[in-house]
Amino acid sequence: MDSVINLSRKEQVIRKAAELFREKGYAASSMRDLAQKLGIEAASLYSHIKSKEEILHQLCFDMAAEFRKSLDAVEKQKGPASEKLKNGIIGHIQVMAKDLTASAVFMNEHRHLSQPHLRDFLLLRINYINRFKAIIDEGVKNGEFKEHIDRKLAVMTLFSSLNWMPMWYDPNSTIVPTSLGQQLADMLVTGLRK
Amino acid sequence: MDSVINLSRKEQVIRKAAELFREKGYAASSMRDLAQKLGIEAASLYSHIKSKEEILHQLCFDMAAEFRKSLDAVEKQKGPASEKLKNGIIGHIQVMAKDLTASAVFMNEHRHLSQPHLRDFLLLRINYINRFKAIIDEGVKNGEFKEHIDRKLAVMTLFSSLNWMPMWYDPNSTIVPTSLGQQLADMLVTGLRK
DNA sequence: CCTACCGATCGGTAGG
DNA sequence: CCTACCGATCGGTAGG
Repeated sequence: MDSVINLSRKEQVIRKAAELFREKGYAASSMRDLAQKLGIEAASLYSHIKSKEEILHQLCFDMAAEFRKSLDAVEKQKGPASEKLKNGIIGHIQVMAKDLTASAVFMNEHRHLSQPHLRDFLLLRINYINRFKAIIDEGVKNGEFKEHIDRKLAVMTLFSSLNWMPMWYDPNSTIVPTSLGQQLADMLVTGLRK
Repeated sequence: MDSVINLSRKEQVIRKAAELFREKGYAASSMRDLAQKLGIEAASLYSHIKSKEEILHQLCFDMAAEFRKSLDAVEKQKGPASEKLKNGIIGHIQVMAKDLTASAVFMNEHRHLSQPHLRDFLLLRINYINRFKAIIDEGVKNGEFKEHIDRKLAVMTLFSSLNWMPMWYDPNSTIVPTSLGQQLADMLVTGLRK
């Protein structure tokens, strides 16, 4: 049973596509480029996938589902908001670290989804962001966080920092994803100042 | 003299192109799209610009020059590193706020520059980042900042937060750019925690 | 700034 | 998974 250790051909196509989309961007990536990476003809791609956009759709929505699962687990926890926020950040980083390529595509290329998929995607994203916002609100209410902070600014700063991680994190680095998440959380919660 | 209050036709072309590139991305924006926005034929664009890439080049390098100028001024200041960092952040935000559209293109589309322009661009960017890194180093050395922070992580978190601002900042918002810069600096320097 | 047009490349299909 | 091919669109040029 090769399927236990090997990716299905469709999964191989999608993985190679993710690499290509990350490097050149979705719009600048042609199906002929992708076919070449796989050593086949462009027309042959269509026995595995229905369209170029199907690949993008799968990449974006699979990542979204992973993020959601991670946050589900965090929300079940008891404890201070700062701890929940920290674990939310660590979870987000871990999900990204599991597939940096797909994460980069998720972040940079989702806008090339056509309607109604784009709308669905943005709804998922706003929902995820709002769940983090609720954690921050909780921390402000119970006195853990500064009460004068702008919530929108806080949550956007948070996501900016998290979402750019695939752009600079070196997977061969000695710093493991959990520790990276810890440090990022620490930086955002307690800042640079001593 | 209309030229005092009006943009040159070339500048108009570049501004409209920036809007288009921001909305659809560089690769997905056609010269015919751009011509339509300007109410002319696609071929007519070439009496104002040499190529599609020339537009991208100008947008990216003009923004880079603005960022550099802003940081030049900050580096001349005396005072604690935390103050310099804060002013560097405020300056960066102000430069972006002056042209959110060009800022978004600068951030998201520069990778479509061809060589050797891409290389030159990335060199400018790494230089700018390193100058911020030096300010953080100074603050760590003189005891203003935590000594255990990972410098790369700190500076990347900083730039992630700054560079995503054009994605969510509403120019019609009541919060002015200087105040936005202040709040962002405060969040990064002192964190969320009370 | 326009008309007319170029060669190249695009995503995708038919039929095997 | 291939050959053969489609109509559409691309950035850009010639010549006015």
